[in-house]
Amino acid sequence: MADDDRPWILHVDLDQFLAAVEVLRHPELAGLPVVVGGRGDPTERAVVSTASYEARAFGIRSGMPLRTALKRCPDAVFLPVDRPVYEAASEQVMATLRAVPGATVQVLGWDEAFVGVATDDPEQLARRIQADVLAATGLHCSVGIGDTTTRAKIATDFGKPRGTFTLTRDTWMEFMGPRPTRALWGVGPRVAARLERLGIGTVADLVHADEQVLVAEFGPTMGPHYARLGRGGGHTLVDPTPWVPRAHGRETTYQHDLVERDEVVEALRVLAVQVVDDLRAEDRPCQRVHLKVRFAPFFTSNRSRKLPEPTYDADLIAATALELLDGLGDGRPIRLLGVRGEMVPPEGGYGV
DNA sequence: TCTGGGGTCCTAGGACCC
DNA sequence: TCTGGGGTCCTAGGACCC
Repeated sequence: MADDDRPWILHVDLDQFLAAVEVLRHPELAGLPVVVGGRGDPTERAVVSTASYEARAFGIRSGMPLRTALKRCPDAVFLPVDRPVYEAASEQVMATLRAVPGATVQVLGWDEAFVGVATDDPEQLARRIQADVLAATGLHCSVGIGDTTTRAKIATDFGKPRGTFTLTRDTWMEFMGPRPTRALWGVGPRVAARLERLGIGTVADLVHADEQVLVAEFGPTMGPHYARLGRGGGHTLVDPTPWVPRAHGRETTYQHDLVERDEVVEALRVLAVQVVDDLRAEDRPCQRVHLKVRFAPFFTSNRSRKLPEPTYDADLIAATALELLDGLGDGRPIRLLGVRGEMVPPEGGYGV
């Protein structure tokens, strides 16, 4: 390592990941508006997981109902979500990143990861990573470079698509200062609205805000956290500890609202069996049951209950979920049901 | 014709014990 | 008889991310 090698964090983010993987195995789709979501039937209740750039040109976005996407672009190609294929592609990408000499890799999701590495030329390394990933998988990615995880992650937004961008302590304010707080990683619409009420609209406002005001609004943990976020502060090292799941859940949106109690009971049973299968695969039983339910048309609610003792008993989990559901009262038609089982922590807990 | 499915983490407040 | 503070466990629910 040369004397001027410094530790950098690179945020690698695949471009239009699901759509790109689909185009790889269906080359005839290249250049067409491609929408991946649900079972691939745009007349069903489901949403867009990923839209290709060509589809985005029609105003199609992730999270949008497929029916809306269909209206915006009737000629788009709609494809079902094929998890195993994306998981395999993701593994290839992550293996490529881990092969970078001296790299520490922290996987954030299917299509993104932090890479920690000491180098005197992070831009060159970023371009090498893009070339390596393209050669190994045929997929394009964008790379954000930063001196913290926060800056690297946000730098990627400026680099998309297929580019690189660097944000450091020295350049952070120039690029982020004028932007709304919502642009920060971890500030959603609710927190942005609460900040706005405090007169904090931009990242620069947040940087200059009195921390005690933030503590009063968000508490002793989150107040300082948002102050740090505004300055671009985050971790300066990448954590390669493998991810250990805390819970597994299954949820389903029904094509027709559930009204009869029998079909609700059956739906809970099906979900509970799926959850138990996932928990068994982890070899860690369920110690808490969470229920998520969306009543037609809009109202979503959550409930949870700790079980007397850890179990793999799907009937018990389903019965507990039914009790939680009954506690919400009233028999309104149900559009979505979710059952989640929180697992017993592994030996030694979850680490740091 | 509205809003998926997979997760993580944090806080408020009640119950209970000392 | 009234009142307090610390600690722990639990539930409910909010918020965010990909």
